[in-house]
Amino acid sequence: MAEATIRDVASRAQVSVASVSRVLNGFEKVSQQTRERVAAAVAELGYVPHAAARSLSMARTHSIGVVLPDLHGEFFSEIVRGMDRVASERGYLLLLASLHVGSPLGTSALRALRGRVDGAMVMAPHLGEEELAATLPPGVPIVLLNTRGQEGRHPTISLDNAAGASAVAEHLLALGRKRVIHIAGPLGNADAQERAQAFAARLTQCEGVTLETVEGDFSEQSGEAAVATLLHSNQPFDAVFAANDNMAIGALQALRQAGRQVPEAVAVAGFDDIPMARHLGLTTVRVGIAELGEHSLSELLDTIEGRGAPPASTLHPVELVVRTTTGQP
Amino acid sequence: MAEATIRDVASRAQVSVASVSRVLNGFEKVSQQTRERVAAAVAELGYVPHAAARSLSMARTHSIGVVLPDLHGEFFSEIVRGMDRVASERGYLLLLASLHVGSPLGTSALRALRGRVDGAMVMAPHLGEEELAATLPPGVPIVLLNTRGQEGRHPTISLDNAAGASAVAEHLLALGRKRVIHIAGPLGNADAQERAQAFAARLTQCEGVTLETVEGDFSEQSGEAAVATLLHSNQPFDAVFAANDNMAIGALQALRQAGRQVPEAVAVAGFDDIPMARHLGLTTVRVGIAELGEHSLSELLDTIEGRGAPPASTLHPVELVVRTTTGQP
DNA sequence: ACGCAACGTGTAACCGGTTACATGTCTCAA
DNA sequence: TTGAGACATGTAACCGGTTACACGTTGCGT
Repeated sequence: MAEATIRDVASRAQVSVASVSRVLNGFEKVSQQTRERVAAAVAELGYVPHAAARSLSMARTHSIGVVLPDLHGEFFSEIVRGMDRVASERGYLLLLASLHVGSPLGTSALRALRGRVDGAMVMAPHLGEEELAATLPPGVPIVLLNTRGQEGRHPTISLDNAAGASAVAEHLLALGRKRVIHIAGPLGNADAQERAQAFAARLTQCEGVTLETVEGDFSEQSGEAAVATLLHSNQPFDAVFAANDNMAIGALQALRQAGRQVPEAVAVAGFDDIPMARHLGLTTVRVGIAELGEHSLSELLDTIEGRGAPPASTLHPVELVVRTTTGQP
Repeated sequence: MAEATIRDVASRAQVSVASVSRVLNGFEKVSQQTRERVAAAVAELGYVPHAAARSLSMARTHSIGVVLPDLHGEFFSEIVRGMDRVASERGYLLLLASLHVGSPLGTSALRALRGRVDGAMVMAPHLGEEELAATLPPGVPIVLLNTRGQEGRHPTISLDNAAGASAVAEHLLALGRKRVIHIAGPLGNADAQERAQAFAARLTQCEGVTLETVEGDFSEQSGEAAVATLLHSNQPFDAVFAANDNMAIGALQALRQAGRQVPEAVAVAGFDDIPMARHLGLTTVRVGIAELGEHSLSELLDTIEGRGAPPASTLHPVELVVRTTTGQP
């Protein structure tokens, strides 16, 4: 037995398909009798409207594409949680499309969004300007997250990486640290670059403070490896700032394994404030990831629903959170 | 300028829409010339096929609905990560629909899946049998996760909760613990029930061992509150088994705050093995959450694509992981 | 030279909804 | 009595793809 269609419902209720559609969509001008007959037929047949058909004729899907890079753990779940809150509140579903770094299939998935979503949130801090412009689907409203180079074309929401990184620098200087290590994110990543740059800018203003930057890939493992290498080379250092919490956590493990006291011998700070940071007492930069997701999706839905165009580009504020890895043990 | 349609491409390439469709879908019997003209027209117009239209005529969406309860943090991201791996590998997108506990809108979201997805993964351990049967959309292939009462109707994949809980019981007994607390999950939750039941079954076989069970709601906070209450009432205990890691982590915090030594004074164990458990040294039951997601989605895709029907019901194995909260400090 | 098959292509129906417009009925004022 | 207007309802076109079927060419064997 195939699924019931609106015509089945119409013939069963002895009315036209137009009337059925009107009843289902809460249209005003329908008689009480028609309304009841349709309701009865719908219940008897267990009828559910077919979303694809509706989308086609209404040019509306009530879905939003969420395009994210391979995200590590908690950042991912937090941002999706925030988006899900506003999506379900406003009657949308989220279509997840992860953009596997370096995979050509990933970018084609982006184009496949046409006719599937009413708009998309795209986070692609690792893509270059031209590369990105080429893969964005035409005709779909888009809000970009932490993605550089499209500010003129699409509304863009970014973290205030510079403010966060300089706050950390300030904090480490106030603690009197002199030999500082920065574990940066991947080279092509815009967030990573901004953090590294602002951090370096603040530190090099000070006499007698050295900074060395090494590259990681945002994974815990890469943070651990970076610190292990440094320890192995016998280079002295008394502070580590990792470009995200995952790498900071890796760094903590390497230090603990080597028996270095945190924060006495080495102060450690991260970026993001993922939930785990609180448990480990990690000093970090609080981003409010879920709020970032909420805020950006709200903005996208507003433009889709025509409630005024959003500003071209906004900065999401961040805040330094001092915990035990730089304070009291 | 509106979006180009297949008819625009056809007229530009001076062929019929059928030919365009054949070229785009890699159909064999097309002349070289036609192929080239279509390719040129597609490129010039920046044409991208409209997914809703294609879905409607093919009765195929290449999307999978993922229906999850309000999940706490890492469990959520892990299971989605696993599903995303197989989805993107096999050319599907994931449509996220979170089932907010107690929200009537949530269940309607489930019906809205018709025409939007080719199948759905549903995880609803908090729903009763009839309630569930009423909200499941008809005519959509479904695999259930950790959800009881539909085994005859839909393939169901569940965790081996009993094995995990009795392994923990065994372990605590081997350590010589005598006064045991179990922080259970919510009453209506099937996983929670199975864990509590198996745990109790093993412990009550032993003379001289007492067990008290208190109820939590799977949140970290509820675990913390439960232990705080127990400490406050001066009731003695030397072991806590929480029905998930989140609550176990809350319990650890309450114990630390009260100055109780873990594991000397109180041994603590959880369930799930979320990534944070490793960092905190938490003894727990490893579930392989991402693998669970991979495995269940593969099974769903197999049935959708007709590669043999899956068994009615399978158990996902689990494994005890002993760390410092029950072993050496 | 003829018939037939294989092949490439085009026409139009179809998927399941929405909705502009036409139609029929009823009420009420002139 | 008649005509206008309000209202409920039905008919059919449309959204943008896919595909069954019909059609015209070409090449082959006899």
